[in-house]
Amino acid sequence: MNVVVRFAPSPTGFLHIGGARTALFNWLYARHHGGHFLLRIEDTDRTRSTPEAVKAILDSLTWLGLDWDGPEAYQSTRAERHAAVARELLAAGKAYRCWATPDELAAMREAQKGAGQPVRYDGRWRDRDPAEAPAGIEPVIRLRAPRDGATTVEDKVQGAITVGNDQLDDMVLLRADGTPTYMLAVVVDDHDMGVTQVIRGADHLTNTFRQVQIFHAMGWPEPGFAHVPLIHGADGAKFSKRHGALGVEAYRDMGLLPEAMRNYLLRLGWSHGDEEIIPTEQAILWFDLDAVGRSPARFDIDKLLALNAHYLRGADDGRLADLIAARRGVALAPDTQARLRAGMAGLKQRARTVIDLAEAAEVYIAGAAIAPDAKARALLDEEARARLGRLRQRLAALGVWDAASLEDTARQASEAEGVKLGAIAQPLRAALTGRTVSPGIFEVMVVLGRDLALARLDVTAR
RNA sequence: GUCCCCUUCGUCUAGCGGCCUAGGACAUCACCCUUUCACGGUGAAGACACGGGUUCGAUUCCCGUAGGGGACGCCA
Repeated sequence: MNVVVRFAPSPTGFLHIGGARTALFNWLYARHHGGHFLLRIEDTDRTRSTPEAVKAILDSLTWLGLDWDGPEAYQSTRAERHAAVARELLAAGKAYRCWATPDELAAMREAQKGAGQPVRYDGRWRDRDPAEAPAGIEPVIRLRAPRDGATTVEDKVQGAITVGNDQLDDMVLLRADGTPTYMLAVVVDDHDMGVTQVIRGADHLTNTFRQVQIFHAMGWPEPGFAHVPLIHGADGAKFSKRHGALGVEAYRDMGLLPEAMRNYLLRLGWSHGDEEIIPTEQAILWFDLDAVGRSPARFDIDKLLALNAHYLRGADDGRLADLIAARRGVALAPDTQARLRAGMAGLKQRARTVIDLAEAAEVYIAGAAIAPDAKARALLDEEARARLGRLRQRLAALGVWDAASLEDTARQASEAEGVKLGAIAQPLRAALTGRTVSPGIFEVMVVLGRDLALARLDVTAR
């Protein structure tokens, strides 16, 4: 059987971390099994869905590198089909009209709550004669769900779960205004799109029992189900916008690489022995549902950052140069570009994010007058500047401008002055980079080139 | 309140009855490397929620308890 999965976000906001992981798992599952990964925008809530949110979700998925097969489907365009299914169920006696008003139902729930009763629709119109329908009220259509027996879901992650049918009430299929509810729409769409495996957040687990009943009522085969545990915030509470959940684009803006994000998200709830660094190609080979854990995970930014640092170190220098230019919002001159690439190896092993990298890249982007920060300035006292002046003489006389010769020169200078190498190297670093922290200073000098290095030295040395 | 799910170091996890003196990773702390910071290396500290069973033997199976989470909409 050909595998078909789908990711079905509702466009009511950005794509958060939990949704991104669900999308990743679906994508990985499809790629592993050579199946299709479909994208369906669940925009049936016309009041809360926005085009901006749709764009944000699409952009985030694209950035993450999770490409979907075929054009994305919009649930709202299928309302007619959903309604037709509801009418079919009604005609078959598997659904019925209910004239209870929202206010009436709210009161019912209040009463149930007050009496300590389970809160659910009491079936007041299930067997009532439609002739008793009040005038002026449009009815909803509810599923006539079985009241005896139990419904079992064979979940690929959670295992077999059974719920008594007496726990499930008659859900609304079609609203009073004729629009379909989510419960109806997902089932119809999953069926029509040929979805074979549903992979979604565990918050949908209890919905599944209701959805299964719709599949049964229509006589449709049900897809496989896999409910992935939710991701919690660092405080253990539900990961919501209020609890610090950010959109995927926020992580991109924090300077994270999509491959690091994928690796991190993958390890949240899924494992392959002790493997931690799992490039996407490897993940496709290894991923399957049986290794998905059942307990919720907390989001840990430090681990994500550590992974990002790892991928940053292995990233292509040209790509990083482009990211730096984009981050700084400038186009880099050819010689700057060349310097950046030459110095990238030293830069990238010291950065955790692209932001760090763009900041550190100043060494190779600035001209002769690089602005020293406070710590660097503190290092450049009278004595240090005098020492740099004498060092400059030696450097200017150098025939070969490579790291070994530069280091030799610096060591000779330190010996001649009777100080440790650090007493020469640190002021040199401060003068050349404007910082107290940088890649190896002789490496920096080589990348800078004799002219620029000496020019910067001239600004501070005496 | 009702139903469902979950529970191994601070965090993510390995473990699918004996290989466990419970392994790895991130974070933390030492030390080494060293011109700074990183990288890298070595090492330390750190967990099976609790109580009953089952078994020759439980982290692993079963049942409770506690704690956490989720669902109970004419939202998705």
